[in-house]
Amino acid sequence: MRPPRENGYRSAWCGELSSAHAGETVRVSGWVHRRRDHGGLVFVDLRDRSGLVQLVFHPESAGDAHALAQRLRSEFVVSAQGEVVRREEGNVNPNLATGEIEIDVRGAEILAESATPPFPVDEDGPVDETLRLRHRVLDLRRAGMREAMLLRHTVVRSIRDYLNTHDFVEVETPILTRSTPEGARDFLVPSRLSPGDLYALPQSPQLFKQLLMMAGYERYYQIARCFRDEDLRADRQPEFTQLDLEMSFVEEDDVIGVIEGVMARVFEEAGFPVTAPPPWARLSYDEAMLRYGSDRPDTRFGLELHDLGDALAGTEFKVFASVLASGGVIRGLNAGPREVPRSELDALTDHVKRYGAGGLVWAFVQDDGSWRSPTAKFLTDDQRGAVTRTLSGRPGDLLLLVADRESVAATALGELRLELARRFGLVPEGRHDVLWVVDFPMFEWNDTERRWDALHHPFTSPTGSFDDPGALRSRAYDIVLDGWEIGGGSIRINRPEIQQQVFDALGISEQEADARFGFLLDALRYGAPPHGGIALGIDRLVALLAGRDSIRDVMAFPKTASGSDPLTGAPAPVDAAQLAELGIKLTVPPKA
RNA sequence: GGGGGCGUAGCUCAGUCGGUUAGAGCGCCGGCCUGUCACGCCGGAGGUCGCGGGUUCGAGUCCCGUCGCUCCCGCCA
Repeated sequence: MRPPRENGYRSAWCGELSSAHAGETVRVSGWVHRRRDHGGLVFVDLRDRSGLVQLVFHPESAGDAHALAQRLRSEFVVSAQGEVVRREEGNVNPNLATGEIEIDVRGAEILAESATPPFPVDEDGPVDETLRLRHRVLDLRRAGMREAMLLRHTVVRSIRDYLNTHDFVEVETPILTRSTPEGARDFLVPSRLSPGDLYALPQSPQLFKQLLMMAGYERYYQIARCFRDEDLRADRQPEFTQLDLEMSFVEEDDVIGVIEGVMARVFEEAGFPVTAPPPWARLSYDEAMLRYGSDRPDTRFGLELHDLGDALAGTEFKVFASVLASGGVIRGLNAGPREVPRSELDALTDHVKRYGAGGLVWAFVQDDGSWRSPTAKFLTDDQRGAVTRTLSGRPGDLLLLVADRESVAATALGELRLELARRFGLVPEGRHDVLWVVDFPMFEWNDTERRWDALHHPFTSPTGSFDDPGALRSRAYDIVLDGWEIGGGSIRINRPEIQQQVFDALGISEQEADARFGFLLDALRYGAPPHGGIALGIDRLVALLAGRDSIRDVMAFPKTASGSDPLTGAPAPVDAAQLAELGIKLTVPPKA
């Protein structure tokens, strides 16, 4: 931090004082982090945003200040003035950044008192999250939250710095808008001026950024708040922040190159050691699903999946045979040489069942190459040998197999792979992998609705023939960090007739398309440049960089898993008069 | 919508098979203490065991319901 403008409150930041300041008279202000009262001497650790410094109050050299120090309690706001002095040899505190010095206080003033905090502000131990959110002001004072928020700022600043020097223009887009067709439930805002009509909060600025490209702005970005009314998770909040970006006259490599530049800058500024510099590896969607059972593979450890269809072709084991006959797959992985008790195998079986798999076949490879497995007797020697070979099984290895519909088997084994990594600590300390997943399918078959859905969104540019929608690929790309999807984007459609083909394939009628996003189709008719872009999830990115499990820990004022805010009490009922003005009648009883 | 976990002092937690007066550490309050930095020592206060109901001679403990938090599935890029 640059030095503060000297005024009646401070001439220096607490955390930036050092032996270089010895002999100077300074004034510091902040919060009482901790007080150690020796009856005679009183020590106070004073905290501001920059850190801590120790104040010393001597009873004989500064009697008034010393008397005041005895009244200080945690979180009182204090201003103190005194001399920076070097600590004597044995009094240096190596655990404190400013531990070589202290301030010999001459005068001090209590600027505000504080009630006793409901939880410790001076340590980062576990505290009930509702309590933390209700008293978020105190929680944000704690070191962990302060570090996370400052890191978040560093990330956003790095992004802006990079893009601002690469010809990007920051443009704001509406918060009150019309729903964008991205599949999630919209937050709705009733219109007073047009009773019965509602605005939607944007799920993303997708359509607006495309309009900006059509308007000729060439390179746009925005740190954009987005809204989705779906159930929450540790990594999902109803409102979240994205770096939204779009470029004209570009191909995939242009967008990917810009993001690699942005991310490299972010990693550097955040002090985050990614394992390799850009350009980062690209993996096709098909390969990611086949090898990792996920479209956001965590490549920091092995345990890759293998298809066992060839090895088990012609099997008479009923479970396998029926899956193969119905077009399903048998896949497996080699969990390596480990002693896993029956109870843990059961737990792993439960794990794959959560993702829809019927069960988990397990087998330990014995010294002579045979299997110790309940399934062994249903397979021939050749089949077991072929499976062992395909999975590179060696004596002692645990082989795990799932037979199911391809999507289920892949996902179940992919999740099993992650679970094994957690249980056995397979992620190497300090390793961080970034990669791109490309060549996504354009559509995926929705079996319940019996129609094609866009995997990305319907404005993504397809490649291939519309004769076989399932084989169409899209010009989309996702960026993945340590198994988290932190961003995704695509080259968009810039010609109306292609857009029409996509709508046709999705079964969206002309009237429906016109009603929902006619404004985009209209703009497409007036000369849209080839364009593409990406959106990066800032919350997830910062959580990863900060090593937090939940994005709530990198947001200043997040909501609980039920979407409420213990701080403000939102959501909350409103006056009947407000509802009447909007023409709204509740069909549920108002809460007490 | 579904499944799992949690809810005991201000905080973090323990509480045995259902048993008589519900505990610990930290914090808080008071006293002592001139080199601490998780300061130390002595003393003290502090409990609707989330809430409601039930079983029982007796419930923090068992059962039912409910509320809140949390993780996951569904949902959601």
